[in-house]
Amino acid sequence: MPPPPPPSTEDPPSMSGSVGSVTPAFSPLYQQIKGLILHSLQHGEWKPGEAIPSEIELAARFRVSQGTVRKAIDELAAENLVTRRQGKGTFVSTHTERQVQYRFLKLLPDEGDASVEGPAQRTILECRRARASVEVARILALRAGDPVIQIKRILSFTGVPTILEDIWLPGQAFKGLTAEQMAHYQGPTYAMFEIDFGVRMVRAEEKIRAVLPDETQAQWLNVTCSTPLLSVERLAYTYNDAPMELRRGLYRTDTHHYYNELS
Amino acid sequence: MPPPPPPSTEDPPSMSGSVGSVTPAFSPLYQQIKGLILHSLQHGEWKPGEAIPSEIELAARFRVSQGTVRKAIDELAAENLVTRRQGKGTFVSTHTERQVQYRFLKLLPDEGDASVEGPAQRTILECRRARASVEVARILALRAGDPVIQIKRILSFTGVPTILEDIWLPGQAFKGLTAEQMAHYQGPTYAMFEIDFGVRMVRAEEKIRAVLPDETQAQWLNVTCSTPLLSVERLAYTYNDAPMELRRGLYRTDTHHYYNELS
DNA sequence: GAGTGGTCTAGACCACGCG
DNA sequence: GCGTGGTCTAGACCACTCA
Repeated sequence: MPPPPPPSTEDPPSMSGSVGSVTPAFSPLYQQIKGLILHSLQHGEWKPGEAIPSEIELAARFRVSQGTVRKAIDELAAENLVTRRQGKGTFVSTHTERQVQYRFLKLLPDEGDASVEGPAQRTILECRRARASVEVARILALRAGDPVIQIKRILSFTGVPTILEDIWLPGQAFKGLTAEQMAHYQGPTYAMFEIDFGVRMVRAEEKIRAVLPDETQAQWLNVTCSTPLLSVERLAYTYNDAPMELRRGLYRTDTHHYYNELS
Repeated sequence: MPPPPPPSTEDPPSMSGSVGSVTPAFSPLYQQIKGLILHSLQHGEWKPGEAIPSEIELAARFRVSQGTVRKAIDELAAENLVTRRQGKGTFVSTHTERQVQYRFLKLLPDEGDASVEGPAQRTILECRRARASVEVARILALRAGDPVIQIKRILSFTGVPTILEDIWLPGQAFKGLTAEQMAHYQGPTYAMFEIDFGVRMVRAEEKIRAVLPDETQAQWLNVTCSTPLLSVERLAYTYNDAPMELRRGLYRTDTHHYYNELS
């Protein structure tokens, strides 16, 4: 900012944190802009799949240069919250887009690739309203006894049952979710969550272990009790690092494997 | 570039790909600069841990603006090939740095964190020169029968054997590697590879399955044959996507878990 | 051809690390 | 106080998309 800001009716966001604070907490302008855009994203100013305003418009709105909003958007794009498309605009990310469907599912077939195999067939075994146990409440940042929705399902690939999953969702946010919805929605479950409940899963953590199934689990997956399985516990978050889904999956790894890239 | 380039004794990198090509293959300047820096990195112009020239120096060398080399370095930093340190410079990344030690090891203790637990104790069971099998050759991009070094070792945490690993390395690049080196080097094995052999592991892929150990494996890990284990096959790459290490690990997951972040 | 994101430049100033 | 990376601006031009 060469001279003091040019005459304007509205002050631009302040350059630094509070003056005289013990921790100066310097925050660059573009981080503040990023925060403002994030806020609009969270509060649904633009819906998933929609375009956000152009860089020039945002620069005008926030009274900063295009380069500054560009850097803010760059970070949002790096976090997969928005998607840039040259010549078209910047769009709120979705779990619906073809290329990145099943973004969070890292299980790949040993032979061929996921696109050959096609999407999983879903069998809903259970979908009921329940009360959060102490453990589930802790993980989902609820109180024990709060309403939750519990789902049990099987995912099959080319007819072979491969994943047995238990899902817990906060009842509050997913009021009215039915087994029919879970079973018949075309496309990723997370896309349905976005469209029908306005809940966007933004990132997730997984803890993976090797386990043996019990009798019931083995039957559902059509394996023996001595077949080792991957136990995948996933905690998925919306904006603001708010946990919104707990998933416990058992993955068969005789025809598939969990794939991960490190750098 | 407003007017044609200012008078200079050396031409800057060309702005576009070959003229008249069917695919114009437009490549931005900063990508070309990135390529040049990468080339210097690969050929050891700057060694791991050393500082690369300042942005201003590089800008002068390549006859572009500081902003352009900045964007090139930004990408290299995003890929963990270099590390920026404000006020000090930009440094060639290392597997030695404290914070990111064991960058590629995703196994965490269930209780406490890795820093509490401390580094793994290594027990080398085997370290010998051998010939690549057809399978290993295919994976490491060698020819069957080419010399390889084969290592078998156990990693223990707080005295408990937790990981049983088989490692295959191209004999060419790791000529002279001994069991003593593997056992007694302080710090990550990948740091030793950098210092003693000039081989930098830059990224890796892992395929994970659940398996049961055979008799021998079970004994080494001090578990029964019916204890399910994580089978982790890792292929690690140096520059240029050249595969340089194959690792097959068996991980106990009774006290640890494989942790992964998705976004 | 108008509008969007993408690249490139040049220059100013800021925060940080170190002697 | 100097050199480094980090932020911010203003302006020009390029590549892509779509009407």
